[in-house]
Amino acid sequence: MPLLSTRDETKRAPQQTRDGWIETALAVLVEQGVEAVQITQLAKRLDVTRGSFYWHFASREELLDALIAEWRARNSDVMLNALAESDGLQQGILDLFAVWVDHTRFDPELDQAVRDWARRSEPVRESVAQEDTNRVSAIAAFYSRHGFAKAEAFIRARIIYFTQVSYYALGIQEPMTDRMSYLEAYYRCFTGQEIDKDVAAAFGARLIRAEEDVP
Amino acid sequence: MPLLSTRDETKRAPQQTRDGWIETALAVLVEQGVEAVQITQLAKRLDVTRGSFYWHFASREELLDALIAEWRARNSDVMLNALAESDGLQQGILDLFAVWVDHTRFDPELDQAVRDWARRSEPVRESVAQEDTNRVSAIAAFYSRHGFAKAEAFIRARIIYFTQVSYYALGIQEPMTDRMSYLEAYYRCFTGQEIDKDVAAAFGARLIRAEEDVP
DNA sequence: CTCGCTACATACAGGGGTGTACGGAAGCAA
DNA sequence: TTGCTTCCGTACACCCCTGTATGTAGCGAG
Repeated sequence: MPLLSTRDETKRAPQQTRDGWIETALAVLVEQGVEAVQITQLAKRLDVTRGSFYWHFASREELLDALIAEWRARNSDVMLNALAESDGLQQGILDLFAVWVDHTRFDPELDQAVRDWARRSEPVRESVAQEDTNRVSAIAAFYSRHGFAKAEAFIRARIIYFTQVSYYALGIQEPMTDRMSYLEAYYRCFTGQEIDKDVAAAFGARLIRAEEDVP
Repeated sequence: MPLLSTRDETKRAPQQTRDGWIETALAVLVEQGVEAVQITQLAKRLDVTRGSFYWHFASREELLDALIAEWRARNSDVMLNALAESDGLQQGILDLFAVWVDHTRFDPELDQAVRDWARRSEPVRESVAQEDTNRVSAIAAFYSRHGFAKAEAFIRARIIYFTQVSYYALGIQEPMTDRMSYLEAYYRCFTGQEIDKDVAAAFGARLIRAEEDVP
């Protein structure tokens, strides 16, 4: 850890930083899973030898720990904030949808990759389980604030969160226009209430436009 | 494949059949994932050498193909049958719950293991995707038969199925008594209707008793 | 008793992964 | 120039897995 690094990073290409390794490791984690996060492969991808890795990291273990920390830092607060700041049931649910769809705020592929990893690693499993209960609890509290009884709020929180998780677990790929055509039905099933048609239309149009901008 | 096998299997221990390899391979698949389905490890577990394997199978590929076939044969029809035979919305939903909870009829761990596998293998992914759409379609048809509009039936089918999938994807472990205490809320959220209290109580009691019998 | 098939055991080739030890180039400092 | 530090290349030891070639024990048939 260079405390005083007067050298600017743009001078030479081959120089790798610790963050560089973590970045590409994250990419490989998402694309191919943990087993594919191999020092040899990362080195090939970075066009460096493994000697570099063992200067920045003590072992593969240390890199994997860094990946979990990075995951926490990225996907932790976004979802919870969206719920805390919302006013009104309808606006809160839509905010939640928006977060889940906007991959610049919430990275569901990274989430899924870590979830896959968790199935083969006990410590990771515990981390993910903790995150999951936190998120469900936050959604349940949101439902409670809007008049749902405690038990039903918890179940509705599970249902909406579990449905979202499965969207990625099953690898559902559908155009945003299709997805938005389901919006009214989803809202009805998730809340037992009807959504304001105008608000729904505006919301759908906004997300469809956003998807077209960033394809 | 011995067409005339007059030899009874109980005479000597080390004699392995093709099915024997498949059985333990399935066990390893569920416990540790596909990567762990290694010939060396299976041989160790069966207390035989790898020479045996390569007599029964041409390659590891052939074993993996056999595993997929076995998965199809087990988890394919159970769910769909439960829905086809049901009469009444309430009874159908409860039948579905019963199938998902009864691990002797439906093996969710195998389902989850294959699902994990599918994330790293294109052909397996396609098989699982096909199964998923089949199942959701069956549930949607069930909802439709009981008065739900087509779009809402589809979404409700997704929600109930996705919620079930996540139960295993997230590794939720809760006592049957807890699970049954959520029954009324689940039913309300999944159908928008209230469940008959007596029926719910009887259903819950039955499953709790069943779990105690087979711990 | 011997032949021949079955169902393995043994041994080897080949590849890929992790760590580690060490050597060497680039950069700054005195 | 000399020397120290930073960062990376090279080479080696070690382990584990697949596939294949070949040896071999047991058992039924003649």
